[in-house]
Amino acid sequence: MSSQPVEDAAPVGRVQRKRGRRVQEILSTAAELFGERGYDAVSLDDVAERLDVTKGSLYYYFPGKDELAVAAIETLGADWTGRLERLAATAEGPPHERLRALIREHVAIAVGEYPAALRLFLVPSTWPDDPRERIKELRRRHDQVFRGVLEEGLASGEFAVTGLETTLQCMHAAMAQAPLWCGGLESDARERALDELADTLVKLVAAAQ
Amino acid sequence: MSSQPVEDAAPVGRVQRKRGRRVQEILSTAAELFGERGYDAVSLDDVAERLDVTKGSLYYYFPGKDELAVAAIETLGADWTGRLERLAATAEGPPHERLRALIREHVAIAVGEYPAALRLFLVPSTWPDDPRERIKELRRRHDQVFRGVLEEGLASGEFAVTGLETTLQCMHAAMAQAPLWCGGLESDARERALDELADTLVKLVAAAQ
Amino acid sequence: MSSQPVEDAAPVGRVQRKRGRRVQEILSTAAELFGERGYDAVSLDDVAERLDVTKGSLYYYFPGKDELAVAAIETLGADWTGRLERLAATAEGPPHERLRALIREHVAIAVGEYPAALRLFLVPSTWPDDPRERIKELRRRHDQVFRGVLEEGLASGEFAVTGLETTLQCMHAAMAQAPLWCGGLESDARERALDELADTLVKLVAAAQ
Amino acid sequence: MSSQPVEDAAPVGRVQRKRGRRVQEILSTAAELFGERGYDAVSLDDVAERLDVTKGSLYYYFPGKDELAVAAIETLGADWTGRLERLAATAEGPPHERLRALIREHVAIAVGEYPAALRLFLVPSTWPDDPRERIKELRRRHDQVFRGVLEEGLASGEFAVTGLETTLQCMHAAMAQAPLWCGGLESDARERALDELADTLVKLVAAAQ
DNA sequence: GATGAATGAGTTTTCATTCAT
DNA sequence: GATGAATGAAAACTCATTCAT
Repeated sequence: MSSQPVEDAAPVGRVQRKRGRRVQEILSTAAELFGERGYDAVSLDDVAERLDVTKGSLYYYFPGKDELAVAAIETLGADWTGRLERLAATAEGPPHERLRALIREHVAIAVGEYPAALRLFLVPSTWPDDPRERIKELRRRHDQVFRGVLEEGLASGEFAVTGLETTLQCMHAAMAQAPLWCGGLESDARERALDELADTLVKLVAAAQ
Repeated sequence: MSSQPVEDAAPVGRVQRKRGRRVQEILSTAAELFGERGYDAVSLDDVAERLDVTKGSLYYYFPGKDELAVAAIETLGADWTGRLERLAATAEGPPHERLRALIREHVAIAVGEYPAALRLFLVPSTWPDDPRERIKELRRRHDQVFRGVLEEGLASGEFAVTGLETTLQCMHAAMAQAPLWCGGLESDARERALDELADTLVKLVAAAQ
Repeated sequence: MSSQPVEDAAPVGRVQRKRGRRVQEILSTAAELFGERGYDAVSLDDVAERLDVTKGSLYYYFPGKDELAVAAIETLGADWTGRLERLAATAEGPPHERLRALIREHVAIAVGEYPAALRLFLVPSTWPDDPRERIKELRRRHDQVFRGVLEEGLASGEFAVTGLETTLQCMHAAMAQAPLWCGGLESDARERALDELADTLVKLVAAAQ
Repeated sequence: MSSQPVEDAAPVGRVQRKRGRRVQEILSTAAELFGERGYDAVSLDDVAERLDVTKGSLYYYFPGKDELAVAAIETLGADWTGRLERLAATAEGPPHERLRALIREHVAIAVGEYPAALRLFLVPSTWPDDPRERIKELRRRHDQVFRGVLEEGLASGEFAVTGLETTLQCMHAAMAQAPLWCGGLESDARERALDELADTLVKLVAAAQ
């Protein structure tokens, strides 16, 4: 469509990088908004305004609202899951300690960095089909991290659960709500609330003594 | 609106009753839809179509979308909370049994009668101010029922929690998600899933033995 | 985001000017229609159709019907009053001549350029609050011009009135009706009608000889 | 449809009279509202509510909004013109006295009894064709009364005008606006304002002395 | 790359009108 | 006679999408 003569040599030129940066800005802003308000309640005007560009520009980078939403979810998810996976891989100590650490990290990311984006882990129905699938996928990947630790703990006999799936569901559900009641707290109170949440959820896997 | 046997004093004639019935039809349909999809994703055309009337008719009964939503939430909530309250009042046995019964009933109502309306107990933000307040209020009343049983169990030493509020939040969060993973199951599998859920959540209050 | 109908001074680029021109087109069309038929009887579709655009475009420039109406009134008023004020400032001769000139100009503008918009000087009630206030304001400014000449004439003894306010009211009322009976006339007949109107109204201030 | 045995004898029976009374109530209420707000801004619900009946009932008496409006105007007009005609016929004194009396009576009826209905004498365009014609007709009849006195005065040389039509138009226009600036006044102040108005308008026909 | 402008389909809301009872 | 109920057309407003520049 456009014509940049010698362009094949450098596959990632200055221009590409700049484009990449722009895309990232857009995605993180979009993730914020979709996380806060859900799909329907966010208009492209909202996104554009927060970025201080025009709606039209968004269409230069994304073919439509759905695709923007999908990409936003994906980016957010990649970062997020990556950090959890790294934590799961490096954390020391008994499964019970590691589970606690995962829970705290998960919610800390949510509350601190993607305010309200945890919502994405619930409420799938109002989203269009495509984004919805991505959300499920994202959730599966998160699940996987937690499932790993749980299975370890179960294998070693440190954990006991009524049902693995059910336990995972309950954990995720509770974590997804956390920003709603921790979001407004001052940093100290918030830390305490998160500790309490982690302690409470760990009870779900407590082996009867 | 309700039905008190000897009632001739109040001019609740045939007409009034008929209107009442119609309003109820509308409300339960609206509650269904709003519960399923949330506020934004439901248009008055959707509601009207499911009732097989025209949009205009809805305006004969309600002044607007918000008011319809509020009324729907209120009706649904009144029925729901009522049943839980009655159960809490009449249930026998140790707190731990009664809590289990409450959880099962709560989720059973949701899954069976108000498919997906449990969503209302989460996700407040996308709703307009007025309905949002009603939703919060509804949640508070539900909370009250569970809180009562929890406090009893704590007083008697049968329960132990890290934090009462946090525990309640986790319970509600988990219950609110239940329809998403139990909704599709066959009746047998579903029963088992609900049992498992109840057992899992009861662990949240288990006193270390 | 969009819709600053009344432009500020400084950064007026090509784009701004183009926008300004468009806004002016819209405003004058709207002023025409609102003047002709009043607020209720004009739909945005009417305005859009006369401009040969879609309703949606209007919302690109103005946030709503009220705001469009207000802006239209304001623009129309600014032009109109400006011309009267200039005439009042430059007109020569005895007050009686100048009053006559003002009346003729006032009605000529109305009949010729804003067909029927004189209506705006009457009929306050059917308009929403905000536009109504603007209309009153507009009227006050017109009043001021006429009042000035009247006071001069009274001071010099050339005029005599029963009551200043009443006289002004009568004048305005009569002028506002003029398009209704002069509007349809051929240019010659119309000129004569306007002359007659001016002569008739000047009698209101005639000093008894 | 119903069966009242001996009923054919009296063509205007009890029933007819009752109907007549009901129709009168409706008409005067409608006249009030249409006078106050104009055609568009009055809904049949408004009329029905002020009468404390249902919209449906209005359709029992009138085939539609237009017809109701026409009838309302007609009734109001009949009463009004009748009183003016009687006054014109019986008033004593020089034309100038009689004109003054007519003006005062006309405006007094408007301000006192049909608040704001004087509006009907202006602003015809927003009304549907049929009612508009009736309004014009009503106006013509009023005109006739004033025209009569004016012609008398002209014939006797007591009056002098620039143009008869123009003078009549100006008078009506001014009178039609009167409620707007006299309506809010206390009874004393209002009397004085009406006197002033009459005096001012009489100047329109003053013969140069 | 980016923007302003325009569009058209869809949503909420209003209201004159009809009709069975 | 009168009412409650329902309808459908039209109006205000929103917003994802397109496009020329």
